[in-house]
Amino acid sequence: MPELPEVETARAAIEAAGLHREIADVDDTDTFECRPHAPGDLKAALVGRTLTAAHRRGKSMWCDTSGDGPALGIHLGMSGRVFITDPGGRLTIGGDYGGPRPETQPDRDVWYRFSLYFADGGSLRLRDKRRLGRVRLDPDLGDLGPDAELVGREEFRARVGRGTAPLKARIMDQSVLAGVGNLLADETLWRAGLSPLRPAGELRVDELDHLRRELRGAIRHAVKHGGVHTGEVVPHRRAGDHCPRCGGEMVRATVGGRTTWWCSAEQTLP
DNA sequence: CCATATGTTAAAAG
DNA sequence: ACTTTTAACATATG
Repeated sequence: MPELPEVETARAAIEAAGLHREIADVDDTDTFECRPHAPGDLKAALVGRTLTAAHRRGKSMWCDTSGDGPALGIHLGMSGRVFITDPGGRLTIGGDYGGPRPETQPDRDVWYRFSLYFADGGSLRLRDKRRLGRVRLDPDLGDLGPDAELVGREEFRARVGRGTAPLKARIMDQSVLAGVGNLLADETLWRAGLSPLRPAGELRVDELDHLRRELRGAIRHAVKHGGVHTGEVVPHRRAGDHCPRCGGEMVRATVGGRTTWWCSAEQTLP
């Protein structure tokens, strides 16, 4: 689920409820989630410290730690969610902050791939069903482009408006822009009325500026309403469905390696 | 059993 | 050398 809006919600949750609590124990035994660290590496680095700030760029989060400790990097992957409990063990924030449908299956302990246990009795845990998320010390964010919500007009033009790759692949390339995932890309291109298949380098400047505006609008809407699945066109990404604006047929193809849906009437090639 | 899934990335291809 | 595409990753669900 997590794209930029969901990650921002998780970051805000950590900022609101996870900072300045002494870390008493750490479960870092999931060697895939914590790769390339060995079990115990994160524990040794974090016990006795507190998280002091929560940051985000695109879909990547990291927390500063006290006493000049290493940063704690968290990536939610395809299915990660952050859960934070109070000293009484009650869920205070996080968890069910997004998703296309409510959970029907009972919670399973094995889905919790990484945990901080605070000295006050509460915890901060990462639940990740698909296990494609990751936790690491001092994450390298050097290959990430600017955050998709913060990128300026000139930089957006220069970064997005080049290359022969299809436009959708371009805006989902995390080294070009950080934060756009599959659903946010479809939503943004639909709002902008642009075909996902357009070669990125062939966009006009006015089209790029409009795209950036719609991207920011889509992000703001998703953050405010609880996730990318609250987008206008996202619920219509289904066979036989129609564009909620014009009634045109929604069409599907694989673009940039991902299932892509767009309006056959409005998002056409020039 | 089959298809699909909100992400990343190494490897292959161009 | 740089850009683009594909496959694999680990797991759940309809």
